[in-house]
Amino acid sequence: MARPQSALEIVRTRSLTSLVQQEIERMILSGQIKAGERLNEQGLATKLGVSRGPVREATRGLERAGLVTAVVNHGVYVRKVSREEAFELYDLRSLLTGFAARCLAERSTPTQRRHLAQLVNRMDRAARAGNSTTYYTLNLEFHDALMSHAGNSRAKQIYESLVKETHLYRQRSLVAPANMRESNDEHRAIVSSISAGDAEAARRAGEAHVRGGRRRFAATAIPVADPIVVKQNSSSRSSRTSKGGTDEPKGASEHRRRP
Amino acid sequence: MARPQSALEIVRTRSLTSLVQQEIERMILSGQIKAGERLNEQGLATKLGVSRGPVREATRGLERAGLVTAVVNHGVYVRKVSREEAFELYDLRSLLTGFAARCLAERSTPTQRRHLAQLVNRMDRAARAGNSTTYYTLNLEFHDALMSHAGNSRAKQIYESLVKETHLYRQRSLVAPANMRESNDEHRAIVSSISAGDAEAARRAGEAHVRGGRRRFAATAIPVADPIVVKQNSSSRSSRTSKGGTDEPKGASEHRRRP
DNA sequence: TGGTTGAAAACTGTTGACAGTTTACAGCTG
DNA sequence: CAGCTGTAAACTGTCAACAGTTTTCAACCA
Repeated sequence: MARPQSALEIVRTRSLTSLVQQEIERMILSGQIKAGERLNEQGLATKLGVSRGPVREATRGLERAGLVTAVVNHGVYVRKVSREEAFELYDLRSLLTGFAARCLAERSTPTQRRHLAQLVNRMDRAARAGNSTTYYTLNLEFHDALMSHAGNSRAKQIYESLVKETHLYRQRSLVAPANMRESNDEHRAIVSSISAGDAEAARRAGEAHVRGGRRRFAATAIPVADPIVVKQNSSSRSSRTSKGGTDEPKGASEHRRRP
Repeated sequence: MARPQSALEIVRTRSLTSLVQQEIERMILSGQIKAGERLNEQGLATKLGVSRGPVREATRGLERAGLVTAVVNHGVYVRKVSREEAFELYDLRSLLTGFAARCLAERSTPTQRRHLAQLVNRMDRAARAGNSTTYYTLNLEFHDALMSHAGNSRAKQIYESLVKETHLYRQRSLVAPANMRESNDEHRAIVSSISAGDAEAARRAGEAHVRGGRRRFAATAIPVADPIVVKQNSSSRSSRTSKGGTDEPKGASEHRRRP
């Protein structure tokens, strides 16, 4: 019984569920599925050439990761990150970056320090050339290296999770040239503090850098959708008229019953 | 279609999956399922009176939460937290506690400060009475309040996740009387720094407190299982003789096949 | 005409079943 | 008797189907 070759080439080292999870995550982060939108299980299943089982399992993982929220009998919705939540995420990333910088100032190998310094130099060239895509990639790599070298795997994992969630607020905003230089100056400050072995300065520089990112983010980012929602009364069939606009996860803990 | 309005009707505010997830999590954290053990899907399903589907979905969530690790075609295993990982977890909890204390020093309501102070006083009484169970509960409540009042929901969520993971290393160790007093002195230092509005002192006090916990932990905790593992060669049927001891998740990306 | 109502369609929650893989165990061979 | 080998049981991965709920939509009534 030759099964039709699915869109995902089947590799047997990972389960279908994990592949589906990865694919849905990509769809969400690339903006292919917008925030607040509902995930259609059957639709995703047929689109990916699998059954609904793996899709459901994948969404459970994504729910725990904070990318979607599930409402009983309604489905799972791509999480909407509010402006305030985005700020919270920045605060935490700031904290973790400072932590990583401190760890590296206290204990790091010459190779690691050289790696970081090299990335800063390459970002410098990209900034001078006004190449924001290259800068964007290198910036990601720099922060990844920072967390990886710090030697706390859980910290790195949490940091990556926070970055993903931040992307839910808005699509990636490519950095303006002036911001690139400012940002990379902060990178350099982090690296030099690390190289100097000054843990406290490294921590402050790391925290300040992401706070700077938060400031730059706050100055430009505008919420896409109106965050105002009308309070829902619990009269029967009240939700019938929810027509226009992006569909929203209804009150989860609400228990509607007929009179 | 008027369904019978039975008051005894099962409240459907949560899906079976979330209930199963909660139950399995409880089993793991209470030590009912030990670290390194495999979760039998069918067994759990029949034990909880559900099908395998919800169990599988639940385990995906737990995997993302870091409580279990899934190996293809082998099953999911309760994660074993090594001594080093436990230290990492403590470092992160330390960081987050310091963060919360700093936030509260910068912005907190009198009610919140009173709440924290009250908890410290109650812990003081418990410590004097040598009542370590009460102290344990109050201590949890104190840290919970600290994270809740700090106003960063994600931080609180991460903190709780870290605490759960810490429990995977070893069952809760009730605190010795001397440790209780020392611990609560640190609590008091946090609260007074918060009340004084000294953000930097509060941060240091918060960090120092969990570092103290880590030190007390390191002094007493002994790894239950030998962390030494022999490197597995990939000859055919090599894993046949893995008899004694707790079963272990075999090499995940390994692909064994017969000659 | 505006709002209500009832049935059909669509979707989610859950289950049981089937296929493929891994593990256990008894038998065989040297 | 030790080690290897083949078969059966157990288990995981995936799927299709059924049951219950929500949403849609056209007919109906004031």
